[in-house]
Amino acid sequence: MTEVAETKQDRIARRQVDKFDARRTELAVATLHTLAELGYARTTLREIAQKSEFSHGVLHYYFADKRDLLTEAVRQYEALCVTRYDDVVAQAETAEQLCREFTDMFLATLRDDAPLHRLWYDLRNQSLFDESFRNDVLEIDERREAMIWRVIARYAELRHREPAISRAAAYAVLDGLFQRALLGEFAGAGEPVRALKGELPRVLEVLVIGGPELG
Amino acid sequence: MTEVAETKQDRIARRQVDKFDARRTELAVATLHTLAELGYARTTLREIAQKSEFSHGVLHYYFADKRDLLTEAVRQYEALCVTRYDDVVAQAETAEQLCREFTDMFLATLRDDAPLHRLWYDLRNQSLFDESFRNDVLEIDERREAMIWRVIARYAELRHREPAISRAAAYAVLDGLFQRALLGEFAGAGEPVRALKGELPRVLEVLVIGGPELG
DNA sequence: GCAACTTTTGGACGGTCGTCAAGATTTTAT
DNA sequence: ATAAAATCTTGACGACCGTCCAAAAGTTGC
Repeated sequence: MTEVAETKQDRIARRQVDKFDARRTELAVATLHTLAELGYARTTLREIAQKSEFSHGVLHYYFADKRDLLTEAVRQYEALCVTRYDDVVAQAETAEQLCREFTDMFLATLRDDAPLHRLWYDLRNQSLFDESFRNDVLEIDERREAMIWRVIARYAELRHREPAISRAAAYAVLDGLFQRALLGEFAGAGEPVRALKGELPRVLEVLVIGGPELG
Repeated sequence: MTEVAETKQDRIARRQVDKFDARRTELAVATLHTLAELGYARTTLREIAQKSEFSHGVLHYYFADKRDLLTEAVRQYEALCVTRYDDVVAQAETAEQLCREFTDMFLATLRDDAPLHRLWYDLRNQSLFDESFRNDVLEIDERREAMIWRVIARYAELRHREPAISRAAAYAVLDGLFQRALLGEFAGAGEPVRALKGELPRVLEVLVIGGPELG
């Protein structure tokens, strides 16, 4: 009897926990949108609540404080953005195809998700001042690095080469190019983005051409 | 007589202007230090004043508002940081020497001026959200790009090659590497910096080896 | 040395922030 | 149907923000 009662209570408890988590996620997503629009410095709890369907007080029902909420929002970002090129890698059968589709995806996300990306760079930079985000940021950065490396490694494989630089450096290089194009995008200059389109294939080539040739 | 009187008045006026400008600069430098320490989001006028020898009220005597002050601080950053490698370029006589000294300088400023650099990236990112900084940021970025290009172009010249990628891309690549190492620096991991030391020469090589060889 | 002007101080203002808690409302278990 | 529990709203709080201003302090021209 006690067993039955316990499992029933467990079910109730689990359902409540699930509902609680679902709302937490919902609010974290609203936070993410607010951050992407306003940036870290100008994001306030009232502004976040206005982007959700609740009042500002509810945020302290689901989150301990602002930092807790923002941290959860960062984790939501991670869930969204660290597997973007996996399909491209999985389906490419030639180096040219991989290069072309990677470039297309690169520029598409630059165009379509620009606010989200500027948020990411904002938060990554915040972690240089505020260490409370740092662990989450480092974890996301590591997953982004892995994502980029899957592209580079596969590209090198298809070209029967080995990459010319390390995994960390390859990520840093492509991230730098991305960030620069993002600045150009927001500055309203279309040129940097178009220039990048022409240049990305060459960068990919350079990243493997400098490496040792394989049989 | 009116002429003499005018020139005297002019001299007085000029002296006052000079003094006014000197104090503006002094306060802008204090602002820069505050920004480097706290980041954009947490920098307040009272905090800035505390870093200077004046009270917070004086800031509105020399600057129209906070934005005006921060903009001036950004310009101070520019005056500091866009000619860092020029000596290295001017004095290098071989590719190996240029590569070595550039790498050393790169890592030295990464270590010594880390707070200033995290500020730069913070402000550049702010310009993605707030367009009032954007023009100054773009101008500084352009000068940084030119600074990096002087290094790359000279290096290619010493190796009798042409760079494999464009000026904009070369800057983006090296800036990405720098930014990544900066994150590693603040995260307390010494490895990324040491890894960069080993990898920078290879990156430089790749940036010219992919390009056409010259007679 | 005095009057006119510049510079600096420090407090007051209206506003917004994160946080909190009391009470209203909704959902749930029985 | 109803009591209990979970969820949400609303308004208040102390703190801190950028800004402004009256008056003190310092400087300059004559």
